[in-house]
Amino acid sequence: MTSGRTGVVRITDVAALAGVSPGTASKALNDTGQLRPETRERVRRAAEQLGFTPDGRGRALSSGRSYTVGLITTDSSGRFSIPIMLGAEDALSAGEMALLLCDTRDDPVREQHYVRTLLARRVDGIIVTGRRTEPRAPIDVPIPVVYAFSASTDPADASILVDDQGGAASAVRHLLDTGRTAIAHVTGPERHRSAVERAVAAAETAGDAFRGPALYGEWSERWGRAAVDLLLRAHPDLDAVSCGSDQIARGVCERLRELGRRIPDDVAVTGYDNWDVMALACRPPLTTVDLELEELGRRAAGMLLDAVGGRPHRGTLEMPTRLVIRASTLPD
Amino acid sequence: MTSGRTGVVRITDVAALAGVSPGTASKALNDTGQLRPETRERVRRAAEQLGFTPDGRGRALSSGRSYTVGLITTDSSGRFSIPIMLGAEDALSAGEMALLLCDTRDDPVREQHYVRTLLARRVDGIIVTGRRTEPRAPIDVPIPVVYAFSASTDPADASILVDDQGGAASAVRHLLDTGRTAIAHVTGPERHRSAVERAVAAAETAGDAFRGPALYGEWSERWGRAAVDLLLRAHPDLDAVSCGSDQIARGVCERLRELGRRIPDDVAVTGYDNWDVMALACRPPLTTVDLELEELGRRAAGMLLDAVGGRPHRGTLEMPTRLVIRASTLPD
DNA sequence: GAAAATTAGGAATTCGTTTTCCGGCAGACC
DNA sequence: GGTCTGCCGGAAAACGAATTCCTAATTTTC
Repeated sequence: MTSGRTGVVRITDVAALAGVSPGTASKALNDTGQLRPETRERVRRAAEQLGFTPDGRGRALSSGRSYTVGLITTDSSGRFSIPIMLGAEDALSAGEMALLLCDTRDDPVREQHYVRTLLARRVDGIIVTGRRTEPRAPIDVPIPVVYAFSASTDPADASILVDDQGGAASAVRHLLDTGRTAIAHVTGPERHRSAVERAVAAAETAGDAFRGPALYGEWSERWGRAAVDLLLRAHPDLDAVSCGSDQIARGVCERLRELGRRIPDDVAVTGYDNWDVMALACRPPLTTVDLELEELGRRAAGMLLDAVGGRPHRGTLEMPTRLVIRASTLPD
Repeated sequence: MTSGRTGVVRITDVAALAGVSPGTASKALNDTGQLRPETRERVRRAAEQLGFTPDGRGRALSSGRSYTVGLITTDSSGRFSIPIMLGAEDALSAGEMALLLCDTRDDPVREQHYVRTLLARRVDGIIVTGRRTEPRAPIDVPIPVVYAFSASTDPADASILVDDQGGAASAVRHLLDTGRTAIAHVTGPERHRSAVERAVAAAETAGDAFRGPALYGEWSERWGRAAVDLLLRAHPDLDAVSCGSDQIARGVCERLRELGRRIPDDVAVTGYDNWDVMALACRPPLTTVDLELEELGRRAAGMLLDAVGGRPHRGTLEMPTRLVIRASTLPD
């Protein structure tokens, strides 16, 4: 009840109140050792009565586990890594673990520094994430590591990714299912793996309905607007545009509106990312692919917990995306 | 050189190599105690040679300091708290401290839980931040706390805020300086303190040029668009709109464009937040107020470090904002 | 009814570092 | 030449929990 009395409660206090030795109290509270059930219960009650919470420092030192994991992100702006972070934090806090945040700002020197300090703090494991889906060099540490969003270049490492191809395919399949027959794809720079993967999957899925080639540009509304002019000139029959990002899709919608094309009656548009500020503000709201990044973060944390518990995962796992259908493809 | 040899290096190893006792080695490395400079140097070299990094757990236990601070945020989406977090993390990592992340998702039960676990981990201090500028109830802990972005309701607590009135005033002053004579203000819900503060400052600064009343609505582009119609009807002479957020400003710009008004020739528009995805994507790019949240995070961390070091701050500090001038107020 | 097996819990050790004493040694002073 | 003072550095005691023995006390077994 009363918060924060003067001296903090140690396990010896609990032990004294329960009439046992500190070692016994520890066993009772951690469900280890051989104790009579009533003794266990007595200690437990004493702990509760005193509001005892084990001191993390002592615990870490003696148990060898710090109940802490490090999260290394290269992504300062955080568009993608924030949801992953939050998901991971959520999953970890359920397991009484805490998350140490390290933002490398894409600087290898800083990364190296952080790896050292995490090791010095004896974290139980590390989650590595980044802003791009490009595989990255693994970090060399003697503790479990899970790569989230961007895989390790070592295929034996545990990596968890978004199924980009599946995501793009689902959007295009939806366009086909709703009767579209002339589908183009507009996306980001060709040097970005995610752009290429989505474009390839879109083209494959669209089959005869694909109006290629995929247009590579930048991840911006401006490019979306510009791409519309190119597309309409090349494919007068165009009735759908699948985009590599919500920003591009929003630009596409804007330009189509300016040109008097009705969405989705004349042309349907799909985005990618389900970035609410883009997808919902777009006129009309965008049908788009949700990356479920928070779930990805949760899973990454779960895999790490497994590894810490002695059941390591190996190899790459791809997480399914979720198609969110809104007015840009379906007249209401 | 070689990374991660088998056994980790302990301070006793360093001491042995340097030919001193562990206690002496500790003093040498921490610049405490009375040691001959050459002894200190010898130990230091031994530590370097062995690649020694002190074990955080032992250190925390004996020194009483964990070199860790908790960051409690109520803001899952993170629009505002992310930059603060990154700034704080940046400042802390420079001081060899690490940041434990706690996202309460605005749930008091979760918050209480996190406070307990942070206390159990013996963090040296806590930074509390949120997504709204409304003052919030303080947390009751026996360690230093700094409130960032949203103040504590207890004026004696250390809080660091954005100078919202100054920010809004700077935008309006800029409009006046560039010759505008009929300025309206469109902002978010009246129940939001930040909306009211900005509106009041805008009205005061505009003086005779103010075309009131300030329009309260929601923080959305849609509301920005709707507000334009109201404004033009009420004030045909309108030549500037100061907005409470970049989203609103973007909506305002869109609607003005649709109605054929030229920006900034006919009407100048200012935003608020400098949220790049809005401010830069807007046509034309927005003149807006940057909250300098990362700097705010850095300062919050600095204040916390001071408090941990025995020099606590008291009361509320307001950080200046920065006006970013772009094409929406200045023809190029 | 004695030996063996099982159970419950205590004492002491461990984790790795910091920190508090305390002792020795050198130079200074009377 | 003996005490006094400063300077170095060592020994040992925290710090707080977990864990490894180990010893009684019970129960089981023959």
